[in-house]
Amino acid sequence: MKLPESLEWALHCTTALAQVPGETVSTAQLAEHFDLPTAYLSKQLALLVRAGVLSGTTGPRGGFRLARPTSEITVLDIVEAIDGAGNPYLCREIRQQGRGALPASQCRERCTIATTMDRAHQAWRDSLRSMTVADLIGDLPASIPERTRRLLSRG
Amino acid sequence: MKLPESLEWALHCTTALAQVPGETVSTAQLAEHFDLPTAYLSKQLALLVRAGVLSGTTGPRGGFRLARPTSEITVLDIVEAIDGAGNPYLCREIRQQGRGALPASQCRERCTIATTMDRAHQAWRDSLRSMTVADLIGDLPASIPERTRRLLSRG
DNA sequence: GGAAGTTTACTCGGATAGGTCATGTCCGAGTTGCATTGG
DNA sequence: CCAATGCAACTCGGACATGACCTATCCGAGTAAACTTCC
Repeated sequence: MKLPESLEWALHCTTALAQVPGETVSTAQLAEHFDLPTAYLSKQLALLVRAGVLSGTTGPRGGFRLARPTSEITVLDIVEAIDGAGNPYLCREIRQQGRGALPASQCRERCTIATTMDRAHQAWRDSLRSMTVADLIGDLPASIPERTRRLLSRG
Repeated sequence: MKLPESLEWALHCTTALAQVPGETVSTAQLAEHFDLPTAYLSKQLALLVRAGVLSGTTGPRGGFRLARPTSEITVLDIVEAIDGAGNPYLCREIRQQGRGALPASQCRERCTIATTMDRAHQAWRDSLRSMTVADLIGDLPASIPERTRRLLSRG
């Protein structure tokens, strides 16, 4: 199991945008700010737009900004925008295959194993949902957002 | 993020072995029981042996059995035997890269984002650790283990 | 000076390629129980 | 009848092929602001 590296990009880009309220920041700016491949980062930002986390505007002075207030964007929103919302464990019902296959009458309820994996995934999601972007930047010393604002605003 | 399909094999094979206490079951038997590729399944069972979940014996009438009582094998043990114990989110410290790189003095503590992802992973692990193989087979109607015993014991 | 047309800067989407890892197969080495053989 | 030897079944480990997905790059289409031009 592995989360895409681009998830880290998405999380940091979103928190960076949260530190520049009102402003609109382009892909190239964000790519330079974190030293990331511009074209591929663009794809990930598009995923965030598609998920309703960011909103993108075209044209000159265009770019991205948060689509919602920071307190209404959870870390889970970002994670599932990039990686998808599916359960990493996929039950293929092998209990119904092979020599030991159970009859369908015994399989009306969900397999105990799948239920266990589902519960764990829900615990993971709940933990991520309890953290918002506002929480993420709330702990930072005031000097950081100030510096980010200076570096990302185009005057 | 995706867990290997072979994890389902490992979970079902372990619970199957738990239903046949004392007996030793070969890879070929398990593969036939669930209709799985024998050679590749062998690799996964080897991982479970390496993790101390199963113990394998060579020679005729050899095969696998549980290395510990069912109540002392957690689902987490099996999952991490197959998939590894690492956090799926890997922090690469991009906050220290690019134009917006933070000075090392600001990065002595772990990044808030990484901490959040760590906590979620721990919640996931805790959930899986709270479930043992004994719990998994405890809920089954008595007819199932009986059937499994009949199918997997070689008389 | 103002309106229309042109240029520029940027996002969006698709096409494509390489790398990594899970999946799957095959084969040889080593080990152990069983059968056979010889005393 | 017993011990020693050979055979068979099985696990273990490595080598190798395939496919899916993440990473990465490039290019064209579309859009909106800014700039230029012309009346």
